[in-house]
Amino acid sequence: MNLLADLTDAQAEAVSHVDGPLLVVAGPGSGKTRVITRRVAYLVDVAAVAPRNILAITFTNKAAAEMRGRIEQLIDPDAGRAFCSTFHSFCATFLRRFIDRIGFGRDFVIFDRSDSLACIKEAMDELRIDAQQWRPAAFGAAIAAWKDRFVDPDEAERESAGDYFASRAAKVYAYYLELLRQRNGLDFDDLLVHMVRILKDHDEVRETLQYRFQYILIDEYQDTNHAQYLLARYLTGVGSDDRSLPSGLANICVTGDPDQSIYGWRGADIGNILRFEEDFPSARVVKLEQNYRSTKLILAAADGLIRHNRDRKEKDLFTDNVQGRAVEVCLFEDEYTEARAMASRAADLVAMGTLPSEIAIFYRVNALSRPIEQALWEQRLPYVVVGALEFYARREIKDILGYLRVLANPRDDGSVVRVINTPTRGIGKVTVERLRGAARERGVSLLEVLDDLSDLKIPKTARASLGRFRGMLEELRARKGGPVADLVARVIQATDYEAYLEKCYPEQEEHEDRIGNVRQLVAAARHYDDQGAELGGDESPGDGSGPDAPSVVRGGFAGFLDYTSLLSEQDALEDGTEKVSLMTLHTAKGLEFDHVLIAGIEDGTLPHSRSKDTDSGLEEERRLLFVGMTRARKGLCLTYARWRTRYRETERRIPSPFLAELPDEAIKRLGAAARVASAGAAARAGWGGRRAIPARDELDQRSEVDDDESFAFGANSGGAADAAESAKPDPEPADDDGGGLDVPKPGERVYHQLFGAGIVKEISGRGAAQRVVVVFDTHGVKKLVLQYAKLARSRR
DNA sequence: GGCATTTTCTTTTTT
DNA sequence: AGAAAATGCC
Repeated sequence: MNLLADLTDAQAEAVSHVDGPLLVVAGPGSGKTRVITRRVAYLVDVAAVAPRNILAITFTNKAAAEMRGRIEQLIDPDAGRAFCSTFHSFCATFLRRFIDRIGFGRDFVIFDRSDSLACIKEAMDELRIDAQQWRPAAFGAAIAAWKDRFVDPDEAERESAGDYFASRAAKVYAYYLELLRQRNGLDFDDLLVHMVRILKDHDEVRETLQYRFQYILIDEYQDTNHAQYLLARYLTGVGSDDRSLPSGLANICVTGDPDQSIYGWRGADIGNILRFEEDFPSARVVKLEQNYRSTKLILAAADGLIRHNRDRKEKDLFTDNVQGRAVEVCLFEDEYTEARAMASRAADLVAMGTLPSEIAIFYRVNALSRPIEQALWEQRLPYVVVGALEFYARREIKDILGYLRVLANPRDDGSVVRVINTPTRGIGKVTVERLRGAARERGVSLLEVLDDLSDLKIPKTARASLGRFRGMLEELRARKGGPVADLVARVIQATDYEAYLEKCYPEQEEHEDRIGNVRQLVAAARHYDDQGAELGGDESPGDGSGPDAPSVVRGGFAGFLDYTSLLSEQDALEDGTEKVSLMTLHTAKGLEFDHVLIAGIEDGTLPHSRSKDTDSGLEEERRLLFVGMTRARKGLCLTYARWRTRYRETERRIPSPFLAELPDEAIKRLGAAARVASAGAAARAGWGGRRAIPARDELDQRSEVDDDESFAFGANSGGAADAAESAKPDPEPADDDGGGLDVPKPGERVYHQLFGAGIVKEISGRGAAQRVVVVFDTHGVKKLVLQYAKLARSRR
């Protein structure tokens, strides 16, 4: 196939670029993913690059898997595979091979945020720092910032002289590093930082990887941090963080959009993309400004917003797509009316043929999801909250994984403490403290103390329990080589964990739920056994890594542990299930949906009060809204409320200043928002304007100007008339709308809640995607998804 | 050492 | 409001 045939000039230029640095500045919906995958195929097919010499870095594992799949469709699978992964998975994979160079064991475990927070707390206790006075998370943030800048504790200490908090943090930092090293643990930052260190100091490793990865692609480059930037430079063979070195030959292609940089708060440096041309002086730059995703009005609204950022490279976004409907801006009384309106809007869309999976609801902070979930539940709409309570962060899952971690890495004292009395087996705080004391005295790990308890003061019963615990680990260890699923199942069985859950959670629903989670973990492990390589970084053992390729690299349960630790929020989003998606604006990055609803566009929420006081913070918040808005293909609605309950108090909310920045011609204010804004200038002044004449289009839309909740959400396909009716369902459907009709035939006469009577014209698709085309008497022809259409068989 | 009760804190955003 | 942690009692 001709890889350039159906591309625009700009896209083709990016795809056919082979050697030397390339920057693709890609606006939202500009076909970036397509360009990247095509370019990989082009490198292989036209430039004869072996796939295994290509490294593609994406932001999430899901994106990596998707890219892998798409590349495979374009190139001959026998040619080998490109290495697609996230920065973190990439590092985990190669650290399993090379980390012994810096004194860690290759059986290291990855500490997730709660693990590393626990270590920080331990350090604080040890240093007698009051956890009431400073939150461990505050120290965590300071430590992460130091790590990203490669500042060691000594320097940190020097840097923070005079600053009481910072100097305490530097102390904690030193102790924390010590703990990690003792326990052979790496936190998320360490994965990057240690990999960079090795690349920098160990020529043979750097050369191995440079030789292996001759072409490097990095997506979402605007969100890379300093460590990731250095990693990229070392891999491309530039070989130093000295920006003055020649770098014209680096085969590095980065794609991104400065306007979508939203991770500054965790160290991402938008400067990486802005300075790319300086870093790689001979870089070619391609701009993709045509949008293929959104309607003209959605794009106009988003573009109008982002133009308010001052620190920005100008871009001219445009689209040949249809005009579409105006972006709706809706005000509600409180979060409950807001949530109910969103849910009923979603229900209307579904009733009119939109698949639930094509609807998404975004918000700035997770806490806003609750009332929305409630409302969706009341509407009987299936939904999924992406990333809220991460599966692998649940207590029961962490307990079981704790055993695995102890087996993988006997020095992981944190996990030992976690599991030593879980389920309870009579080993209490005092005994654990004794063990700890002994471990410190002897300078060994907790598990090693277990081997020799003779001179410890421990009550007989506890001593016996410790013996049994040790015996159990012994028995489990014997199964290390087998399938991960068997091992997980054995842990559950040996600990009688399900019975323990029943005891802990007397409420039937809850313990059944948690038992279900535990069983799901076994299923996940089984899945991993079957295709572990697909899930992880896909570096199978013995693929040229030399005769000493350790078997722990992949396929073992260490690989399973890495996989569970490095999942991203988006990875939980499975395709193919028909559910409305709820997620934070950050999680929404890189996704797209037909219809997007964004809640809580209020001052202090978006922009968030913690970010709005600096220019850069405020601009990042604006970009965040820009990212959210540009996820929408056909319909976009922004909502806000007058009152919102936080903690326990209901407080008055002020509209986000961003709302006033949206171009009038692209938006339509509905409900109370129209009244508030009707004087135009009043909108800009916030609440200043006296309530005035309802806007005309609002009256046109609805027969009765009522309160907020009934605001007229029309479907994308229909006209204004649809919307008017959606507020008031017909009180007399022919049949109960229990679950709708599941087997209509062409010619059959049916009744629809919103559209009234009609005749089925044709049926297409099968299963959940089955659609019917109905010719309605009064509403014309509509294509509906049968499962959700609430069609009833008409009486005649 | 285990369990129930009280107190405190939560709300940025996440690999 | 609801969870997690700290306290206190058996």
